[in-house]
Amino acid sequence: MTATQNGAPARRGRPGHSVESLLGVAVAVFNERGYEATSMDELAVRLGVTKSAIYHHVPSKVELLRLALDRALDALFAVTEHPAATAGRAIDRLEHVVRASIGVLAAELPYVTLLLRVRGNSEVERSALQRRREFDRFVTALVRAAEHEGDVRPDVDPAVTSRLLFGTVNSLTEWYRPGGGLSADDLADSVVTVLFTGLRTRS
Amino acid sequence: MTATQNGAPARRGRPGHSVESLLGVAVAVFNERGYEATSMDELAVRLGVTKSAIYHHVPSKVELLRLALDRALDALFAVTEHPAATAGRAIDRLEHVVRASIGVLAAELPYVTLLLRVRGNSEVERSALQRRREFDRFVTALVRAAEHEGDVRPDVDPAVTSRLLFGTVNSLTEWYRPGGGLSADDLADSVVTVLFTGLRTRS
DNA sequence: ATCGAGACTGACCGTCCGGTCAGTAACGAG
DNA sequence: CTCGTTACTGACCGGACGGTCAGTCTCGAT
Repeated sequence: MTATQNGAPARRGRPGHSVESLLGVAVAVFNERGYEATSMDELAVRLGVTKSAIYHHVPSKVELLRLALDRALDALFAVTEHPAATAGRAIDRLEHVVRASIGVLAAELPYVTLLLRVRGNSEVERSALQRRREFDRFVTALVRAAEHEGDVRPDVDPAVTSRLLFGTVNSLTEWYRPGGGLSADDLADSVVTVLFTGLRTRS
Repeated sequence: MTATQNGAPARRGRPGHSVESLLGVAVAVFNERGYEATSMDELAVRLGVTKSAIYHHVPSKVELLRLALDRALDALFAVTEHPAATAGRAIDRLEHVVRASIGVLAAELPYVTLLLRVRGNSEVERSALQRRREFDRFVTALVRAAEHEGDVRPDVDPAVTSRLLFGTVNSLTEWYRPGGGLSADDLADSVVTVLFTGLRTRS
């Protein structure tokens, strides 16, 4: 069996964009301009082809969105099945989920960014929102368990705590850029330090 | 001089919507559907008038956006001029700015929400982003000063700290709803507790 | 009753947008 | 070379969108 440089199987016929390369560009433009504000023509220009060529690979604009959102959601849900997220003290599982989520966010930044901006305008967006809420419930349960085990301060409502936690993590998409001198691990250290042990040196 | 119930001066001619009531509905719909995905016809239906009526009050769709963004930005910048934000130990000024920003966020929730979703698609959006960055610089300077005064842990970069701080505060627009049993002050207490003194009860 | 002022309607315009389709170009295999 | 396969083009369609405009309606004031 022959193979191309990147390890993909050799394809017959005229070479061109793959769904993957198309998706990469699409997500980048969606994040720049916003999904609704991006036209298929604009996408085509960025790809160096005509609008029709896109429809050769993908049936609709919203399907492009679905592929992107699924990618982010799959990566996020994979975290909830890590051994370190399912066994041990709840506080440690929580810390692991936070760190691993930041890892996913850094590794799949454009896809996660897009996911966090979805508003529910189509069926695709609504089902993505539903899966996000499922992830939220997982985290909230973790916070609740950690409080039950006495490792988390009891004076803040667990529902509020989990929202603050993932509000902070999610807000990273607004400014964090990999390759800018701050590694994902260092970033995770900073986030965990601030959220788990606080900013102040004295009260 | 005659006056209406709400204290506004009596106007001549046929009564109808004011720019203010129009703006309120517009911002609500912009937040639901997204600015780009909202059509003027949709806005008109929600107002109970025709599209043309909107153009009687406002020259364009983007002008509606500008009015909304300015409202949020003006409220936010007012915070930076509070006495408690300009005098005293930096850590205390920082805490005040965080608390006051949460107050603004709660009081002007729809406007602040819209502001935080702007992506820079028009000149109006770009200048709003620029004013936001100005606010960010104010906060970063505060964190830097607090670290200089020895009140903030030195092992996290001030630029990162300030982004985490306001990432957390800004993420509140994603879930906080006034009147849901959690007051803005209680919310501010929770945020300040988690961020400034940390989540853990023991290390 | 009249009049001026402000609020609003309904028909319309040019443009852009998502999507379609019939045909064509560029490859690998034989 | 031929043939099947895949990638792509260019012209086109119907609908929606932001915005315009000439006229109409409904008030308060006099």
